[in-house]
Amino acid sequence: MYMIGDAAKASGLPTKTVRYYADVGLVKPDARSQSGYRLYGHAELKKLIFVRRARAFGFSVDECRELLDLYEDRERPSREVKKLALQRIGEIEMKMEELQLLHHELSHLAEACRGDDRPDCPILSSFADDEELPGLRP
Amino acid sequence: MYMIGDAAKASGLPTKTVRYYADVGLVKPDARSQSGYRLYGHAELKKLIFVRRARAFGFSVDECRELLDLYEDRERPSREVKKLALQRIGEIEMKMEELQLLHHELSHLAEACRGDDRPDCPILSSFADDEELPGLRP
DNA sequence: TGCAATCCTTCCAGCTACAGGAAGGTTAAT
DNA sequence: ATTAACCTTCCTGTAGCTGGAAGGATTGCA
Repeated sequence: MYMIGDAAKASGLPTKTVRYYADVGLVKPDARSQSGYRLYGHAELKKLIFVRRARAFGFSVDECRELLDLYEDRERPSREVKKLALQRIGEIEMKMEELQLLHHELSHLAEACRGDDRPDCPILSSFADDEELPGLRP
Repeated sequence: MYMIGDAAKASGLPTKTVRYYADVGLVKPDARSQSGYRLYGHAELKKLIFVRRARAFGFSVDECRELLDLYEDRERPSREVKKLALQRIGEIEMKMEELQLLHHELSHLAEACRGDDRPDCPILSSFADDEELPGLRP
């Protein structure tokens, strides 16, 4: 069993956040020690890691709750589970594309900079251009 | 020139958020109409899109401000600009890996569901396993 | 020309998801 | 036995929006 500090380190979350998740019932400790310390097992630790990732990509705490339910709710028909999971996967794939674009833009900028001390790092060209913005009222 | 509603639609941000960004000086409108309406040009629109992406991946508003400065601050030596850009690119590449992992986990779950009505969608096996968690106090 | 619908404005209150810090109990090592 | 490094609860503060009220502007249509 991990105490909260160890669970935090192992999951990559701040201790405060782990405690917060326990308070709001997102990831509850398996038990409390005699002195009241929160104790986490491996499964709960996995959940914390999962939640950290999902939160980092814009899923709300409530959405994370739903995602965790996917793992646990044996009552729910698997058709519904699958539908929810596929929805989220779709969102994640969109996020991946957006992340690619962001990466591309910043790489472009970094390449355009020569990296010496002269202050002539050019403004990314696409910034000044008008191309491919959605036309309004055609 | 776009009015705020059009700028919002074109950038994919809520109107309220565009107004908020104007208030905090992150992306200011180029001008105001006679009646006080905010007016945005193409370059500002590009910035809004850029900020939407950066925010979606966990960069704070202040970090976005810094990223936008990369495009604009001609005073700053390009070495420093490049360093900052490369740092951010490194972070983005880490985010990409995490996003891959999240995608993988959810895909795994979705595949494990047969997708019919029977409530036997299995719990992701890795969830119960102990494998590859960091050992503490060795 | 009048009127309704749909924009826009400012301002203020409330929300989510934490983060900081105080006051105090617990544990492990010296 | 005491000191450091944990842990606890509780309470306040912050970032980044979000919703709504009150009112002005613009547009399309009868």
